[in-house]
Amino acid sequence: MTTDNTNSDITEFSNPMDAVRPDDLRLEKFLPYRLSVLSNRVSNAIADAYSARFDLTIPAWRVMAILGRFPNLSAADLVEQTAMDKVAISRAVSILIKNDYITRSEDLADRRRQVLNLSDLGRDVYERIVPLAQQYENDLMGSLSADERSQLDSIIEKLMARAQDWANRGLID
Amino acid sequence: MTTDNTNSDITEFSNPMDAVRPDDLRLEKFLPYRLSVLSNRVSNAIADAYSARFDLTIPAWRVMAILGRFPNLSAADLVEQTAMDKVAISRAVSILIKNDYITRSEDLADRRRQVLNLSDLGRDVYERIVPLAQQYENDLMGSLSADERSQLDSIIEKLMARAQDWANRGLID
DNA sequence: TGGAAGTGGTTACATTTGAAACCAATTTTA
DNA sequence: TAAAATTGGTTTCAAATGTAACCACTTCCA
Repeated sequence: MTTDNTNSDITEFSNPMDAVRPDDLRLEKFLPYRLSVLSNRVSNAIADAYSARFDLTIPAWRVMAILGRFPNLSAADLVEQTAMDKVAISRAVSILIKNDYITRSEDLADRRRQVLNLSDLGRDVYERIVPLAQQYENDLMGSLSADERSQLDSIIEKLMARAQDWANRGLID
Repeated sequence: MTTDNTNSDITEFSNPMDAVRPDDLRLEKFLPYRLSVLSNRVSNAIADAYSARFDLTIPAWRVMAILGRFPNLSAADLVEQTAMDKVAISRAVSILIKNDYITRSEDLADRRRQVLNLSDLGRDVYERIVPLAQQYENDLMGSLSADERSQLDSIIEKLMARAQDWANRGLID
């Protein structure tokens, strides 16, 4: 930092020069904000690790991750599982097909649907990325105790359920 | 849902038709992924509530929120506090100045720096958005017990510290 | 049956975003 | 003290994203 009235760390924000206003939003304790910063830091770090090596975008990797675990899904199924946009899925799928990472086959029972799967090459890549991703997650989880890890799990479930409610009903107000 | 091998809810993923592979990445339990979905859901819901009324983007509102609490920051300070991109800050700042929501003044000690503050109008808007944002946060936090809230607080601190380490040192591997 | 309505998926267009190049001011260092 | 390196901030351009319109197929229902 370069001047008196700034701080190198958010935890030092109570420097007297800062003239914190008591009724203000304490952004550094504001959950939506903290979630966003944390999530971006984590996702970007991981994406850096695989995007260069395998030429995958985040949405594309997500599609692979789901298909690796649950074969024979359609694009619509992916939309539902990932909460990603329909168009984002469509684009990710077409990139992945171009790269020969996934295959697409017609569903004869419903000729609008297209059934997606990892190709052999795709599964190969998938199996190389998975440990990488897990390494990051382990490192992250390693900063928590076993208790904290299980607390976090159930807390996320609750928050997710509440946020999901917002999306369903017409928001709060 | 439309077919046998899909599920309407991520918690139902263990349908026998799904042929889950034991060593695969369990994306629905993968922390980076869950954080991303949760964070996007929350931020978008809140943004919907203020963007229409005040014509603010998420980055712009963030800048206002920080400046409302900590006056006299430069763009670089904002980058550091928010973990947002430099360019995103620059654009948010120029929009906010155009809207007369913030002011920009030269730092005479270092003429590269520009000191930013909420304008009177900006503070006005800020003070109207803050309760709105808090309403959402309260609703979200309302889904947790007091214990869980304090657990979450310290868990986030730990995760953030670890993710911050990644950014500092050259990642994990 | 045969249209209206619904669903799966893609395309088109406008907006947002990010990386890299850039300018200007400052600090370093030889 | 002058060139080199660094820092604050903006612009440029390409890529990513979201909304809406759209086509093809299927389902519903008279």
